Amino acid sequence: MVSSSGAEIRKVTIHDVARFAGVSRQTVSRALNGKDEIEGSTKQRVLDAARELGYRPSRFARGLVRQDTTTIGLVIPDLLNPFFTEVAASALEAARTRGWHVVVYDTADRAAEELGTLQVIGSQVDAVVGYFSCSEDELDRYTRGMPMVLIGSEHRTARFSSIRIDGEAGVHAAVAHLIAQGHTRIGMLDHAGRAEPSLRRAWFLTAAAAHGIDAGLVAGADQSADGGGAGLRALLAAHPDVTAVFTFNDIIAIGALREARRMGRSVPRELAVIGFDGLALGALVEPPLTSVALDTHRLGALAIDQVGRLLTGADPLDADELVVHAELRPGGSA
Amino acid sequence: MVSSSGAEIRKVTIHDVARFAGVSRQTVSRALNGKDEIEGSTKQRVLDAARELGYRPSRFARGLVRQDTTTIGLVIPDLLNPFFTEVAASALEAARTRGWHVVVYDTADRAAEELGTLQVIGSQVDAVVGYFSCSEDELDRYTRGMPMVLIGSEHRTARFSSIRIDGEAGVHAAVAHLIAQGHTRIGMLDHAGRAEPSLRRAWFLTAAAAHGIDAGLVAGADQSADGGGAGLRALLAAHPDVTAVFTFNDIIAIGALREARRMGRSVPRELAVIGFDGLALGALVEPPLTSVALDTHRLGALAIDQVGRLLTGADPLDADELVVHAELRPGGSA
DNA sequence: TTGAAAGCGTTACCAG
DNA sequence: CTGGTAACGCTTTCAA
Repeated sequence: MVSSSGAEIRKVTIHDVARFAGVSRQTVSRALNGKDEIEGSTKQRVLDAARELGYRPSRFARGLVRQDTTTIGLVIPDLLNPFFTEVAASALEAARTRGWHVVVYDTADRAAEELGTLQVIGSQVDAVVGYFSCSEDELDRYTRGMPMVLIGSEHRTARFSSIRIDGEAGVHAAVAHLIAQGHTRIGMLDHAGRAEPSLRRAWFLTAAAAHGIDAGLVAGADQSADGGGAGLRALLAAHPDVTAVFTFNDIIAIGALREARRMGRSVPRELAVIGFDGLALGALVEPPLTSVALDTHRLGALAIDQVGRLLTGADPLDADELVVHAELRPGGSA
Repeated sequence: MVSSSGAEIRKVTIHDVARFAGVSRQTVSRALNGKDEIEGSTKQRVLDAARELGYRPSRFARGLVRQDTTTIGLVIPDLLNPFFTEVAASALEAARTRGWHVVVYDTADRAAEELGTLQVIGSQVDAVVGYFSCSEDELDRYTRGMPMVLIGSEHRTARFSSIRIDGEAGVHAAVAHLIAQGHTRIGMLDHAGRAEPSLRRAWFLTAAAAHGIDAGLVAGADQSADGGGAGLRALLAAHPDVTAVFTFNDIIAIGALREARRMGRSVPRELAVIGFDGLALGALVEPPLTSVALDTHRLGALAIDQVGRLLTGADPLDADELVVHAELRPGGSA
């Protein structure tokens, strides 16, 4: 006979259970929390009463008194982007081993959603890990004092901890690899839609220059497979002699791969493609994607580790430990 | 001069801010919550004090008094599985439009983690949406009285709301399609590792029987691309004359696709493959995957919708509204 | 405009 | 083994 019908207006409190069972509130608390300083029959009576009334302790009241639960906010631009999925998954895993809870916010890559999230997140979590595109000032304004770790933020910042992605050596290796294969006209598909060119592009340009090849063959691409396809088409239209492409990330690379197939250019023979990220996804396409690979697992774990240190007051990792290096991982596309 | 150095032992409370600013606690509250019954200069003084002290309101205390934030727990077996990623993303989106927060738990497909999650989730969220593999009794035991919506649970249950996946018509269409292409030896790669055969297998068997073809050609496969590859190999070893395969899901299908390529069997000419789920991922492989597609977006949104009804006491949707139908979506693999 | 007092629902600390 | 009392940190009346 569970009384769960109807629009349960008032919330059942511990007091109601106590009265119903004919005991005091703290006896109810003892019974529900499995303390042993309670008689068996009393305990049973309380438990029955609680079930009968559909009682569930208020997480707020409980959290208020025993301050022992930690909740992290994880902010990402797009859960459907496999890169962020991988990061999120590893962050969730790292949090789970610590017994922490993670509230996930997907900002849909929109500034408005990001700001909205920043506004409400402060009152929901103890610390924030995330990928933000807004200015540091805005970040600071909405989350003053909250422990915060930025993931893969391309602008280094002193005010917040951030996990830096160092792909310089990896991108150099990628370019060197292409050149060793005889390529001299190497293009890049950078991400479109952001104000400044990416660090990855800078690494690419440096590497190309170091090898004395023309580094101006850059086109923009949306961060999607379709974007990668369109980008490749644009790049080849502008520079028909390009024989190899380095892309901002694997999603774009996979789109380029698909587009190359549609254009009848065989990969890697007629067009070499190297991505960035090293997603698991890259192993599913044909040919398997060669990529400047990141340890996304470490990325998420590191972020959680650092936010934990910030939270507990332990020695935080310093900047040069908060780095994930990328390295060239051969697939079959280059 | 921000005092954020050191191991911040005691938490800064509203009281500290009040004392520091020389006002009372509720004045601090007013200043921080943007109430207008406060003088400008006082407000500024309080705000300064709060920043100086690094004050952040306790979410528990705040939640206790103004009971207005809703938090949903989302439990999934594996965020790296694109199917669950898609569902999670749509659930997050639906929650965001309602201003709800979502705590995500990835149980890593392990029973132990699932139980562990069930044990702690009750004190963290107002309602649960999720994909569970444990028995209903266990579910009930740990979450008694909590609004709960099960996603795609293959055993219908009266005790909990659950979103049903109806792929019967879609699978029939898939089989019919294969038969129309002239296939008569159609195999299936069912998921391995669960006790009972899947509903999808049952649909397949029924469809095969309806067309009068041998329906016994089933092999198991782990829910991964590698599993799909191994499964295909096993299936073809046992039944070399199989010319078409229907799989438990798209991940397995994509693995089978890759394996077929490795075996030198061209798809769809020498081997037709049809998956299940209709993941976005299917469009990235070659040939694009033909699949019995689910509207994963609707799946997540429906779950959130229903849990909202349960939460507010509104009329819950009944079983026949809580269904997502699958339909055959042609790609190029069959 | 500001402050005092009264909760919000729970658990911890002592009495009994 | 059980119950009273006092926090926990905040917001919301209600007076001043």
